[in-house]
Amino acid sequence: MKNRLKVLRAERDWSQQDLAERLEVSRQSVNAIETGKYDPSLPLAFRIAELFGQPIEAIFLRD
Amino acid sequence: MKNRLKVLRAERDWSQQDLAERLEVSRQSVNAIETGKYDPSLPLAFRIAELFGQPIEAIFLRD
DNA sequence: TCAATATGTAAAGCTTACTAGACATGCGAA
DNA sequence: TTCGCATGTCTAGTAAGCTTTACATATTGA
Repeated sequence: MKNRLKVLRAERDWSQQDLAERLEVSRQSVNAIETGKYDPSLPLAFRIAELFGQPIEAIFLRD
Repeated sequence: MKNRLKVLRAERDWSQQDLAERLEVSRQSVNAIETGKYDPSLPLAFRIAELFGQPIEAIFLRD
């Protein structure tokens, strides 16, 4: 799965650390998801979607 | 997270086994997700949403 | 130039998602 | 009654998500 986290973060001028704090996960998790090391769990995907005010499908894309 | 799998399955008259085969997961996984033992991974949630033709948010609900 | 911030990465460890195999129960059909 | 199917559950194992700690590099600002 691909995702638009980096762009969404850039639009808000948030660092990975900023995003991690808002999501209540580690910075390494944000980095790993962004760099495609692994996919977030479903609960985390919901938190991400809620934070950015978009449907999960608009942020995460099947590849 | 709660989910509407049981209802969606019932609407189509599918057994847990039927659903498992269409999702290419084990029957135990379908059962565990339905009975709330754990949440599906994000990729599996996407497959479920695609199979039922609904957004993830319409099938899985935060509790 | 030095310090702080941002990003990427790695190891070790814990928790969660998923598997196969097995067993129990209930139920409708032959 | 007996058979087969559907569901729930359990165990043991593997894989994936996530944490903390740590280190390396690049960039920016005082």
